[in-house]
Amino acid sequence: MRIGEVANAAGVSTKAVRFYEEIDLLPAPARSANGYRDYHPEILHRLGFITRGRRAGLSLSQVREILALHETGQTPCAHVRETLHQQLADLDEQIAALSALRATVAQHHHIATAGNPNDCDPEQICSYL
Amino acid sequence: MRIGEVANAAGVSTKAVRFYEEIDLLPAPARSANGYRDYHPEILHRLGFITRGRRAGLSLSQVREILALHETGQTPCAHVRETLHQQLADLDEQIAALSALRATVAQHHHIATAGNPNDCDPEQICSYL
DNA sequence: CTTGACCTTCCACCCTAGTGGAAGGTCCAC
DNA sequence: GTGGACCTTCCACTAGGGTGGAAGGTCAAG
Repeated sequence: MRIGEVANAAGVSTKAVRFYEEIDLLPAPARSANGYRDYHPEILHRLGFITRGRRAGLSLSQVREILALHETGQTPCAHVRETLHQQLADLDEQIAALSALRATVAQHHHIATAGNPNDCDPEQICSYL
Repeated sequence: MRIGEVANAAGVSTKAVRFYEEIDLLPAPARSANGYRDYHPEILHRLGFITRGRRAGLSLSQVREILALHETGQTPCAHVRETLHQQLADLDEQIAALSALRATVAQHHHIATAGNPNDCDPEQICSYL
């Protein structure tokens, strides 16, 4: 299979496929006589795993770790569980940080909505902030 | 005032002050005979506004918009209200997206925790994703 | 024979908010 | 005259996940 077919079947761009190869998420494929990448259809399993992992919120380096484990012949299940667990914790942290920021912004917004523009001290540029 | 004094008084690095100048958040200051930046103390109001805006969760480009309005002699209050409002909406969107992602990850994690590794289909790399 | 759809490589760029460091100039005190 | 604390400019780099484009090769159809 040529790169275009593979990319199309996997629902990604050819650029992305080459990029994945470059960062060692995909093995370098065989080459046809003309120099074109010549993929074994099995690559679709791997590419499919990458896109599923991405959709599941994993970063490419997390995906790479799991694939690396898989390459050693190990069943990566335990590592996947751990990765997902870590991912949940990270997400909770991010959500908490954004929620805190939202509270700060909401407070400023509340003051700005309630305030009288004439209270503005030009020296401060804006008394709301 | 030299850049070090200004940076110190504002609680930012000298690097940050030069960076703000470079991206037009701060006007280019006068120069002393030796080529050193020579700031009027008034710059501290502007720098203070920038840091307050940052702490309030605004991006530097949002701060720049407000400063630009201020430069035209307008009271930027209305724009600030609008910016904060937009910022709230953006934050809500980000939080919603992260929460949705968290739900997806939680579901995968749940399945991975409940499942039996022996169910793994090696062709799929990992049945949990 | 040419057009167009593929493919190749490589380099640059997006974004944010700066930071790190090199190479060199300036000033003050000891 | 020298050490150290400043200052100057410029260039590169950070992370993530790619995308855009240039310059060129290959292949089949019309």
